[in-house]
Amino acid sequence: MGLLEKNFNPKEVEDKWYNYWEKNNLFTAKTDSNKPPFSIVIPPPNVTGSLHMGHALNVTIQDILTRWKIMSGFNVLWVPGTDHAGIATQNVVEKELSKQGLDRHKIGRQAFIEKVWEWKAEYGGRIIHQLKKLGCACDWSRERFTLDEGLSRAVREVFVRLFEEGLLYRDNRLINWCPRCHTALSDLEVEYEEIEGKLYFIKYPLTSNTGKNEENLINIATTRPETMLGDTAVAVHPEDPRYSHLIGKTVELPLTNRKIKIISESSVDPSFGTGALKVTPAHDFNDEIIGRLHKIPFISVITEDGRMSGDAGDRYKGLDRYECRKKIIANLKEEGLLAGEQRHLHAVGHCYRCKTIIEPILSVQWYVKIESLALEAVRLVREGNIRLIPNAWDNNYYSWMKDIKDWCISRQIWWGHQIPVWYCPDCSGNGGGLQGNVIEHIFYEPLRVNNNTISGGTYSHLRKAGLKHEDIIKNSKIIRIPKEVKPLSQRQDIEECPNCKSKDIIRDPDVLDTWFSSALWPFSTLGWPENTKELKTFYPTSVLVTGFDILFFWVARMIMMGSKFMQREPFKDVYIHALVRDLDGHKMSKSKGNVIDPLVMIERYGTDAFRFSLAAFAAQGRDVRFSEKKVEGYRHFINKIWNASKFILNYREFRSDKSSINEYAEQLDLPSMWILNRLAMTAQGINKELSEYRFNDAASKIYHFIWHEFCDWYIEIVKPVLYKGDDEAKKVIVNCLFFILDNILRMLHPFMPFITEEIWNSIYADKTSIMTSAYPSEFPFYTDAEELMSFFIDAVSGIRHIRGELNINPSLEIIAGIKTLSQKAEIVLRENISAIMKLTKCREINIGEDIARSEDSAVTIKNNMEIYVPLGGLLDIKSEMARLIKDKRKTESELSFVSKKLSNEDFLKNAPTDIIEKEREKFNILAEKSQKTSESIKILKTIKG
RNA sequence: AGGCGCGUAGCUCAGUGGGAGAGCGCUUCCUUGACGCGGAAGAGGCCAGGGGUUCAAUCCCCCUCGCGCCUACCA
Repeated sequence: MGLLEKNFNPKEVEDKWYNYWEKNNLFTAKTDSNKPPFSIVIPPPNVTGSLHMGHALNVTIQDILTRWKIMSGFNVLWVPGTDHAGIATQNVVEKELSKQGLDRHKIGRQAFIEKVWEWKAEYGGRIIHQLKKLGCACDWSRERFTLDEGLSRAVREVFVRLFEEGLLYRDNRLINWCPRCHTALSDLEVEYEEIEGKLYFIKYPLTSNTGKNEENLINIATTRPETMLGDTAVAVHPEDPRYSHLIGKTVELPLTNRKIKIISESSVDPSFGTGALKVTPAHDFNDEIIGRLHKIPFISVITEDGRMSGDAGDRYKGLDRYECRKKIIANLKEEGLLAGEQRHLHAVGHCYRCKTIIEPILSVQWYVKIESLALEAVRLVREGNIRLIPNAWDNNYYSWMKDIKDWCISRQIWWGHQIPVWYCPDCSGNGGGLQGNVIEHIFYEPLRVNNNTISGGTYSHLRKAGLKHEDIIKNSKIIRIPKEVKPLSQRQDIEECPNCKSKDIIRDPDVLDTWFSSALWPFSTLGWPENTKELKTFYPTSVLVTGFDILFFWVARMIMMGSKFMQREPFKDVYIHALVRDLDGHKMSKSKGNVIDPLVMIERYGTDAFRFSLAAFAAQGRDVRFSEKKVEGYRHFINKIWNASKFILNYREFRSDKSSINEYAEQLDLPSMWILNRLAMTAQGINKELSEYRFNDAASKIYHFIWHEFCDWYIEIVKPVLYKGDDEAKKVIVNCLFFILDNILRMLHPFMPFITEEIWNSIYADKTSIMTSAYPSEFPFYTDAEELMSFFIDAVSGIRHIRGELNINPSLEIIAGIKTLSQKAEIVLRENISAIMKLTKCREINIGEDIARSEDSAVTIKNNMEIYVPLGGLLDIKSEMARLIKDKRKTESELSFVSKKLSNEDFLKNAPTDIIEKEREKFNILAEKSQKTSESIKILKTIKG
């Protein structure tokens, strides 16, 4: 390593050092260390994804913590990994297939899953590569994937145990269904969005009378007319005077020949719509509740494809739900049963992955009984085992956990952990098989068998038609197993029914919600269910760093699963950082086109500048509005560090071998003691801020120390010694400079890993990484230096102030005087007189109690010091004033002439535009000049006074 | 509707029960031997508005206005 290059070139050093750290195992945690453990598990990014700003902020924070703790003497493990992201990944691959005119059903489950794995092999490394670009000190030897073998074992173990404990069940109830993704979604996976729809008013004729006049109709409002085909009641409020007398009577459901009852239901809001509610228990969550309460029939009229079912009637069967809506409206109009329509704003649920409008449909799904788990999860936070930071999230957390519903965990997709449950169609024994003729309800929709398209039917129907068991299973598009069929949950795959030994068993085709495996992440990545050393050493993890958007999706569920299966909280702290938004405060999204790519920032400004910006942005409790300007600013900071280091390294020959200043302690001058005290304060401050997750404060402290204290003051002060001092004096200063620089690099390393390593290696030839050095924490304070140095600094600023205000040419050496009554101040000033003179370009400074000052001196008072600069010879105030006043008069008269011209309408109308433009410019220039001369006169006046 | 947060310099934002801050931008000056991605000196703010608590409020409490987010509902 030699002296530093002229400019810092991030691209040249970043990969070099990252490879070096990796090769030397500096990120690798030990399981046999006697250092205290510190561990973080990364929120696993989607394996098919690429790095966005949110990730960048998220992992930068984790990396700062990781490197800080490594250097602070901890045995640190940061577990990296990726998430299989069920629906999202499946959608990506399905899109690829559709480009080739294929879909997953055409190629079959096995082939499709192989395709996804191929996709993963090709693109799954991208996000990992990007994490490395950011400098993440992850332990790559422990990288995990939510679908890898070990994690799959953990998932299965958890599922089977929950099953055995009765915390899992299947139920046929209304769920959020995405007709495009063709799967159930949990409540959290539905996004509500305000949409302008229509409210239709439909007339339902009463059947008790024969005529169809107005009194014999009930007007009903709906936004989804197509669901009326599944209506099984009309509900009214029991005390609604308009309708209460009709309770118990029946109406004829238009467009069908069904008759339905009018029921009394207090949850109906008489003030909405017409006050009468059509009840569609199979397609609306509220209606489902009413339906169960009143034990009215459930009629499913919309299928999983989003089309109308056979129960919708022959007229509508097979129509798309929105086609059907149009047709229904048309038909109602024809029959004179449409009373009207109006525009209506309402929130409609959309699939969070593909934005398709979800459809509530009846379906058999797996659920986790959540109540007992949630209670425990609340307790862990309430009793302080887990801290949410900032704790403003506590209330959100509690209220969500209080109203939490059972978690629907089955998804009708193929990419994910297939549910480890089998059903036996042949078995009539106890404990696992079918009872009676339930088998008739297992419904299949085979697509093709031996290249013949076969229509669907029940299992036994197809068997009778001569199909083989495995062909049915392999080729079916939809397999629905009624909830009456007993499931058999197994730790190992089975080939035959344990009860009747039949080989014709069916595995549950569904896979688990992707968040199910994520929920186990803190312990599954450490080797659970094996009792590994990693688990023993690193569980519970120290801190989880995450955005609030997945607080409930993920964090809450990790807490539940961690406490259930590890009997302990999965992490002690949860640091919840902000969302990265664009400059206008909008969420960054591809569709809005306001996305800033972290890799572009890295390309333009270097990783260190980008990381430091993120840290500086990360104030608690507020969203980040990302601005490129700020990154640019911190690139300047990097340049500053680089140049200061370069400067100091020029004097390396005067550095003693030890990087300690102890041997010079006796010879330190005031500025050196002062800067050492500031270093001590900064180091102490940064450790405190980091331990409280105040990254922005830590960043600004170190920024201020390096730039405005070390560079602006200390280096400037010691320059004369370096240029002209004797070797002995140089030695003291140079060792102090190196000592500070050494500590600056170490303090800065967690924020800026690359540049610090580069400079570090230019200082020290022994090729040890800065990562193996200790993080600065405790230093001796030179508290007295603060007060003494303030005289120095204020004297310099005072003289500079006068020079600046009076515009005294910087090349001009002046005389100044400082009058002070403080003996301390006087001593400080006298001892540092040459440095002060150098910094203020004075050829003489008189110090003392009784300094005479001439009449024309400019004066300023700071820190009980009267600082003055005699102006004799520098400025002739009288003639200067006269000149300025003359100047002012002239300017003002010109100005008034021009402004008259510019307010003359004839001139404005008739003159060529370029002439007018010129006059305007002239006006601006004159106005500015006038302003300036006025100000100068003002300053001169104050000096005289 | 309920809850949470925000409103501080032209812009983006820190911050604190007692003196109003940073970065960028702006003005003036400076080719001083680390750095013009620099240095020095400045201008600019009833800390959203109103009320209260206090010796003292930008900060604590209440209300109003404006903005954002979350949760729930919407036939």
